[in-house]
Amino acid sequence: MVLNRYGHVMARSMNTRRPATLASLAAELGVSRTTVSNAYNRPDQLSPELRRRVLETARRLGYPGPDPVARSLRTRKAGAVGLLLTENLSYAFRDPAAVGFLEGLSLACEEAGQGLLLVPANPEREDVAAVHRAGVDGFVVYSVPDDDPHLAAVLERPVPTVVCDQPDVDSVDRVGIDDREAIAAVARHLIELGHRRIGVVCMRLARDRNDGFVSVQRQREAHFHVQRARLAALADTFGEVGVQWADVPVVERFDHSISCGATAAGQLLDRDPDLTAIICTSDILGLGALNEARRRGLRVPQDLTVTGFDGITEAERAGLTTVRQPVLEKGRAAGRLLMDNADHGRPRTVTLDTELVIGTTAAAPKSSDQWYGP
Amino acid sequence: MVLNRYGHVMARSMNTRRPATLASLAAELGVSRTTVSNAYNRPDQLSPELRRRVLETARRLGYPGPDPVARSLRTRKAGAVGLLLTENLSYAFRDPAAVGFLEGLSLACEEAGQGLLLVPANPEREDVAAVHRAGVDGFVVYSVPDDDPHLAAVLERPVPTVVCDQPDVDSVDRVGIDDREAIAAVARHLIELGHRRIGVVCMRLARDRNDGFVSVQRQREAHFHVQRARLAALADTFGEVGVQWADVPVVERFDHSISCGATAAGQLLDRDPDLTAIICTSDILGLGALNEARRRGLRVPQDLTVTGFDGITEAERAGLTTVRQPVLEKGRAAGRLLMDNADHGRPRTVTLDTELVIGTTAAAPKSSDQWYGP
DNA sequence: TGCGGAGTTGAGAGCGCTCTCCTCACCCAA
DNA sequence: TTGGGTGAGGAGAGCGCTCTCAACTCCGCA
Repeated sequence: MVLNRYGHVMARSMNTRRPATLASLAAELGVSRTTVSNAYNRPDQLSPELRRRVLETARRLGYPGPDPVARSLRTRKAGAVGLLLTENLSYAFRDPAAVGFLEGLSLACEEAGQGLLLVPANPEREDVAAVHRAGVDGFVVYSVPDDDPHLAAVLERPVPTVVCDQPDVDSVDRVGIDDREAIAAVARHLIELGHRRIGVVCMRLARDRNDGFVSVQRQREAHFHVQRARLAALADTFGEVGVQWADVPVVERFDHSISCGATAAGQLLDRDPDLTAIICTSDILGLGALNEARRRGLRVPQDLTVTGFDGITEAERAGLTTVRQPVLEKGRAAGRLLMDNADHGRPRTVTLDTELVIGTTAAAPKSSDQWYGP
Repeated sequence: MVLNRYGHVMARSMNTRRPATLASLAAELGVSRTTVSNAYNRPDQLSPELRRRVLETARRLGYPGPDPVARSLRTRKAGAVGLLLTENLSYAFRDPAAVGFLEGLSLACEEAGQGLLLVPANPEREDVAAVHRAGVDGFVVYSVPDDDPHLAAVLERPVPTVVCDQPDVDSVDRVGIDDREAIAAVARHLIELGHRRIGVVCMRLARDRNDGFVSVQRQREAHFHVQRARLAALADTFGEVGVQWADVPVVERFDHSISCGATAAGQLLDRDPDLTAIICTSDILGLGALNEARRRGLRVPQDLTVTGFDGITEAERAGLTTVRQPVLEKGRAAGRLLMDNADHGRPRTVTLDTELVIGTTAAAPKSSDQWYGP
């Protein structure tokens, strides 16, 4: 029976090009499957001569080596890390901050010899199947809304997970920065310069599209931790100097692009031409705001102060006043945390440092606008 | 026996947190595995009521749904595409052209609901294991040297493969551009402007590091098709107007960075200060050459003409005269070719268009340098 | 001649799943 | 009553591999 089966397989492998298997190879050689397996995985477990014969026969039969999927099933490890992004996969390659994160993560994967599987998770469709289908040993989740079904699907999988910029997920390792403190530094800087009439441009706050002004309630209920924290910190910091947050216009953009930053800034300036500063929660949006200012003939920083967040190269080049966060380091830390499978008792947290970068886009408001106070 | 086994599994799933399996779920419910499987994969195959019970019990037992690896083994599809790069994985995120390619490829993957697995293939180590370990339904190979062991390992795998910028691989689908014609356009442009004393900066030609001048033989034997083709086309095109290629200095750089472009240009200018033009085989190198020219106080294009290749955003911003190639389209085409598993008889080839971009970095050489001829 | 041990090889048991037949009711037309 | 159509669910057979543990071979040494 066994011989029949192998014979059958053999025949097919010869004729109909059905790929040879470890078993058919073993049959051909007259050795056990174990021996063939060892030839690939534990060369020290068999004589060099036999190993040579095995590998040579493999070449002859076109046996491509042990099937990775079958091996994964048996060994219970896939040799890859899954990455879940909130956006369309392709988007990640368009945002320099995300690219930096990817670079760091891939660095960590490389160190560990692990593959990096980009999981297609379309935020529009609630198609979680891709998460279920992913053959990975762990997940890194990069800045998704806390109510994202993909995130939920990941957490259901019985594999370790690291989330980024998501302190609100329970019992999972996390990597991030102190978003509150980071943007508070920007706020304090602007306050010192004398700004009180500010506007804010922020990224998507939830899964539904809302391109326009944002109520305080929506700010508080934002599903993206990062944005929520930054807005809250701005509210607190400006609140300390008597700025009523409810009066501060905040414009949201679903898409994250320079042109969105421009239109958002335009929306702010249309409503309130007397703004002295626009705070953006990302450099991409900040660059857009700069463009819009230029388009309107506003001089930056004399007529308008603009700030960003992230510290991407393009922002540096533009002289944008911003907060630099170590995006590459963030990716790397996430990867390492995931792959360092010390059986940690409690969830670990890595908080990375940020740095206020004083560029050339922030200055004291024109004296007519300036606020004189205690 | 069967019951015992299931019982055992169940017990562990309850106590030691061993994840439940489809079989243990079936045992718990008193139905067959098939039914549970159907509950997930073919809802129409069982009554809604039973399905509800199954899913509810699954939730109760913490069953995360069918194991993706086991499913892959059985269905013989992994739901992912592997990407092999010549460089360290992380490098791919630093080269805008590669990022564009990745964006396109991920776009195609997304369309098809496939994952994208970045395979860690360190070019230094000859560690092919990662290729063998990759659980994927196909491979995309992006610009690796034709003697790369990783490429060989991919070709041994019994899965479809698409190579990019690699016309020399047999019986495999390919995507690329007409490198000869593309760079010949640059050459003709420079020839028309009057350049005859030119130098070339090219990327890595083989797997061994050779940062410096390149012999004609090494050019001919280059293992990177793209570089080989471009150099050959330059030789031919300039040869047609009487330039002896053997006299044209060509400098190679192993690493692909702006600073490498700068030092390479420096090497050329040190050896031959009378060069009127430096042709670079990539924009990144071209940007470096621009920097070096600036550093030396050479005006571009009055004192020195510089050209690039790729058409990345940064080059456009710098006004670099270059060739635009549709990198995103290339990635997308590669993905589509791979995923469109029409059982094509012969290997298919997609050749994408390129376009000469006239920037501000190329002009006629100063009259003293100019070549007057027939 | 016998025996412990080192070095090799093999048998059997799954890893967790899906797929292809089957079976078994059940029901309605003839 | 009977034949067979229909829909729900099950049995059995692997997918291709690795791992544990036992067995076998050969050698030197007593």
